Amino acid sequence: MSGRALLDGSVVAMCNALGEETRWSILTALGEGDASASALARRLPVTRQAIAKHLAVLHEVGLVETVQAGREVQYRVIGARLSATARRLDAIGTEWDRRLAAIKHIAENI
Amino acid sequence: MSGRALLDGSVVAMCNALGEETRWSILTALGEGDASASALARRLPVTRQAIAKHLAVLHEVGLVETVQAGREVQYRVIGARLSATARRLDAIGTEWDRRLAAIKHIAENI
DNA sequence: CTTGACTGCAACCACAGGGTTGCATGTTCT
DNA sequence: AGAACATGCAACCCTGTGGTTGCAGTCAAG
Repeated sequence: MSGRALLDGSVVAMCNALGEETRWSILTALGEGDASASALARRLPVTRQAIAKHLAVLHEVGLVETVQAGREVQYRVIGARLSATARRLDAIGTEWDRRLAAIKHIAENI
Repeated sequence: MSGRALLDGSVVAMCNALGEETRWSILTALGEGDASASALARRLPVTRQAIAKHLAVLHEVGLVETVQAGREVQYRVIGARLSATARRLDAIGTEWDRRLAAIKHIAENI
């Protein structure tokens, strides 16, 4: 299902979302408290529509969630989501080094 | 200095490098052992030149290092580098959740 | 009811960048 | 020396996408 895909999102999609300056500006801004697209547009040097697009991307990978607050839509950052993928990356990196060390070890014992 | 910048590389540059499918193909291939650009081009469905560009990007953020092996240039993935940024991401995510929880706590006690 | 503010959709522009082909230049091996 | 393979550089194409402007719809407040 797509619901699972949303939460499980591939690491590359997540990294792609994180590989953009403006998106980090938005995320760090949200890190100080929930905010709507318009509110973010006021404190960042980009248009509201641009922000909306970025929020859509971030929402797609599950880095933010929406909270209806009256007539406006507030966005909340989900730190746990970032931490989760971070742990996956850490595991991957560790695995690489472990495997290459093993190869090196084998090569030395010939 | 730029030397420090290379090793310290911004998180966004790192994520940008990791936000690309082909680059992950290269990295996972390198995870199974060092390889040259030509060797990678043989087992991946892209040109050697494309691979070379990707390797340049990965090298710039410090995810791979070069090892001169005879006439060819072998590339080695640096898992520790990935793990390091992963831990930084983890810390950021944790900090977000911590701060937002604090805000929520304050709001409730009014 | 009207005004102001927030949202959403669509068209559009401009640049970055992933991918290719082509060529020139080494470097190992026979 | 010559063949075969590896690298490096440059020009080029084309899609993706960050950003903009413009407009229409909605909802709260005066």
